[in-house]
Amino acid sequence: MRLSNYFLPILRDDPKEAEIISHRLMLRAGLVRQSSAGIYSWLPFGHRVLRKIEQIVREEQDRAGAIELLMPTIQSADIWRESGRYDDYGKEMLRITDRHDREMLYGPTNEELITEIFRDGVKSYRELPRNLYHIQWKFRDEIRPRFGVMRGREFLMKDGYSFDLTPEAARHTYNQMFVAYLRTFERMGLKSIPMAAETGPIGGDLSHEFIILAETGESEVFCDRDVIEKSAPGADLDFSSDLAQIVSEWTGKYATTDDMHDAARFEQEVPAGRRVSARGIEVGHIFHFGTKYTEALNCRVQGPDGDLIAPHCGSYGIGVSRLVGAIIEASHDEAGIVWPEPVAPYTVGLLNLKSGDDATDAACNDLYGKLRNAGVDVLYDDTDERAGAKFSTMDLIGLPWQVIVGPKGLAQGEIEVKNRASGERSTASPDAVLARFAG
RNA sequence: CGGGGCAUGGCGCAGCCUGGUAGCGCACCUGCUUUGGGAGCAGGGGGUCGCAAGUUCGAAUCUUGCUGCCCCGACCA
Repeated sequence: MRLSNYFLPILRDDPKEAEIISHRLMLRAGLVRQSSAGIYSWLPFGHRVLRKIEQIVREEQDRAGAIELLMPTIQSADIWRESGRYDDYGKEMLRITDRHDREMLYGPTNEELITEIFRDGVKSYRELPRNLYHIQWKFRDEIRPRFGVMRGREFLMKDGYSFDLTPEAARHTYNQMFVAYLRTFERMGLKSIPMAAETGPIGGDLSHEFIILAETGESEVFCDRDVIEKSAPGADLDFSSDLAQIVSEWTGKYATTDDMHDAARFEQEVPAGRRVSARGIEVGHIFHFGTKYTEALNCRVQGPDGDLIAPHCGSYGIGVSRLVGAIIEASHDEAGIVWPEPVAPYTVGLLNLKSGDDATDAACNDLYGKLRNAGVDVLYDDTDERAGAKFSTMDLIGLPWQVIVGPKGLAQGEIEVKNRASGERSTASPDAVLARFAG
């Protein structure tokens, strides 16, 4: 994309309403614009990031055996009455009345709807287990939205729902999602830590929040450094195999949010040198809730001996739009955003330091065309801004690689490559640079 | 919902106390000079001062009501 043809409204100054760093940078770098409290428009740059995150989530869900569908944003109040949550949910639920005075709502979550769909479509135990997910906008009318996209009212979420015949089978599905989440966040360049979470009335240990560490995180977290240093299983993992071993390796170490924190146990279980007390952002949450909704909504499958059985369920969320903010919180510096390459809106920023100069124009056009042909996502700053302004803009928007073409270097047959994260620079011929990215 | 604050051009702000025809920086447009870390000079465009009512000869400024947004708290993917 040529910057001269693009829509990337950069702000030089911090908008005063934005308090935390990710919110400021998202506004300044032209990712989003606030539409009203907690509701944002995603500008082209932000939209690209959102799509990249979504795609990674999708690939890892599919790999783990989950199946994608798409449910609507607007739901009928009826099924929420059936489950009993219509009155329980309170003011967080945005209620809407249609022209026929039917009560509708903008879905804050989808347990009821998926259970209804599953109930109507599956009658036999032979069709279990199934794990269905979608990536859809949700609305929760938070009392006080804040932190930009991190606690918006409208947000994009991956929510998955699993149906198993037995609690043991449900546990396996839970483990599949547990491992899928580890892989998902790791692929985004994030260090995620599964932490024991409140399980509610169900009890047991089948609820985990996935937290990423960031100074501006909303909650205080405590963990064993060993957990931070672990890495997720590789892509070759067989998700149908028993994953209990992997899960227990992760859950065996101390890791909790402050509401579950037990200082005495922390000090007893974790050697002083490995105790980490930090702030974190919740980007995912998985839990098992058994037959709560299948029973309430009369969802039954027929078992091998003819009995009707309410499937055991779990649900698994990932805050897709929140992740955009969370990634920035975890990856930025004084100059701006530092995108991890897998989620960067473009991989390479090509800077023409002297637009209008025949030599740099020709070199940039040539390189731009070849990079594009090689399938590299490249944003070409072909505007007639001065060099300094281009550097600042490129640092602000945080593309992982900057390819810098100026008249001086070009006279020596060289252009420069800068790594945004490390600041490391090297020079090479245009062909060598092309080979590096296109190779 | 309790407490605090803000609302003046795209962004950041001054002006308000003490009413008199709206200003600054950045951004934007034109020209010239410049050109490897947010250039200089000159000229220019853009604002029903959040909305409504009131006071007044006259309201961005004073009064009342409303709305929106932000921050702290309780609550949350």
